[in-house]
Amino acid sequence: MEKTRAVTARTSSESTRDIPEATVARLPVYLRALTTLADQGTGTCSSEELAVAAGVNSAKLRKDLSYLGSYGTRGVGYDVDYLRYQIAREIGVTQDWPVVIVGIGNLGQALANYSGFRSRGFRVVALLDADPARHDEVVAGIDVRPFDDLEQIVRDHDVAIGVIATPAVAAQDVADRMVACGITSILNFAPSVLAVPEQVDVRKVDLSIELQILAYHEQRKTQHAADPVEGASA
Amino acid sequence: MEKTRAVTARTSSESTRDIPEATVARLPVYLRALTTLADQGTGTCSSEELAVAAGVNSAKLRKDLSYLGSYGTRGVGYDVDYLRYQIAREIGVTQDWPVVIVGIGNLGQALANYSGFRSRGFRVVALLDADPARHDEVVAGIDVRPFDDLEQIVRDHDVAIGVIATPAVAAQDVADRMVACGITSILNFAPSVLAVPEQVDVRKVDLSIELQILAYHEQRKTQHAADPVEGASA
DNA sequence: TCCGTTTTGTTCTCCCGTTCACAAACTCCT
DNA sequence: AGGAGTTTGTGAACGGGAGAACAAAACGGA
Repeated sequence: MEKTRAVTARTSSESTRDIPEATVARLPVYLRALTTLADQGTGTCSSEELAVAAGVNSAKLRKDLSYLGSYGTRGVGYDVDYLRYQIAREIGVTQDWPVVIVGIGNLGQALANYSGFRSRGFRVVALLDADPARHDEVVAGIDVRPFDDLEQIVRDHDVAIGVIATPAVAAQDVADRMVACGITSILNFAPSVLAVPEQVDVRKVDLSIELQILAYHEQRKTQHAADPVEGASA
Repeated sequence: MEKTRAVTARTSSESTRDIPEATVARLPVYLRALTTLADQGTGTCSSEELAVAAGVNSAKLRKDLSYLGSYGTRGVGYDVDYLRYQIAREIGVTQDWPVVIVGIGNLGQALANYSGFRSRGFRVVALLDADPARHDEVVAGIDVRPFDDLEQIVRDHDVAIGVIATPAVAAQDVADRMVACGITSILNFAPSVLAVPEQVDVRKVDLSIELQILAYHEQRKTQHAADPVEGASA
């Protein structure tokens, strides 16, 4: 229902309307590819070049970009810097997003140290852990603080995005607390299904699931290799 | 073309034929949910219960399971242990998969220490790093070894799955070496697009991309909240 | 044994995403 | 200025997945 709302009417402030989810998921990939091209000194690129750099089909790339607007020039291609800015603006990474990370185990530390966040518009404003033994530590130049400080930190820094890197058993509690203090986007690394209100976005990253998917295909490959040619048994 | 091969003919050893990719990606989720249920002492569950535990629609769950075979009992539900075994077998995690991890930075260490691998049919047989300064270290009870040992380790342990946790610039080289010594499945944490031969599977996990997707939706939320009601400007 | 209840397995329809193919538009060269 | 060559933006066809809805099958009680 909500989906067809206002497709004909147009308000002033909208270049952005109704970008498909699949496209949104690829925009960061394009952004990265464009950054690489820019670093190489490329000023202009065709959809084909960018598609190769991003690892996708050029038709798909063009259609994706068309949802943002007409930022290319026919017969020429795309201006790398210009397109990069437009995509960054569309995603929202021209501004700085404050982020809190909860759970400073191995993964939490890796995340805290990950330079890819800072360079892409995210700033880790706090590391939280429930274990008092960790509250003395400094990870990635940031003090580890008690989990109970969450409310205050979220308020002080106007945090909207939280990262959960705790064990599975703690994840739901952490999510509840995050939601309670106004966080509306959660990146969950814990292997558990989170129950959150409708308006809260949750994305899940599960390291072992990815490996299991690979294992499935790997198993099929070796199976097939061992098989005689299909139908030879008849 | 290849896809429609032998859909009518049936060889002896196949319960498994043509499982949709979307389903494959969910099987590990079901597996985890079943393990949780089993730990709680649940012996039997309905598709509805399991669907809730896995965070999916029950119709979708039933359809997914139907690709594996008929492992439920109408009017009763699914036997938790039996279904769990069947899914594990289908994915291929009843056997043990030897895995090598290349790149022992923060992320590599987190991966090496991640208990979720071992408990799910994966065994880290080697940690490799190009930096000689790291070759004395022991991470997660495993010696860090020179990257050049890759060939020998892959041969000795019959490794089919490799994990790349290096910086982006090194990723393609590592992938090439992996492919050269017979690895056919790669899990790539480096933020770069890998070029590999057709028969090699690559899955990519990009931490910052997930955050950017959240940022996009977050931006829209706040934007909409600031907007007057659609059409009120006219 | 038979009927009502429960729950699976499957069919059917709809929608989203991908890809093809082409018209529109821009540049360059003559 | 005009035509040839390029490359974008998009309409249309196609394929696959999601969800609703139902028929088939198992159980339990009388």
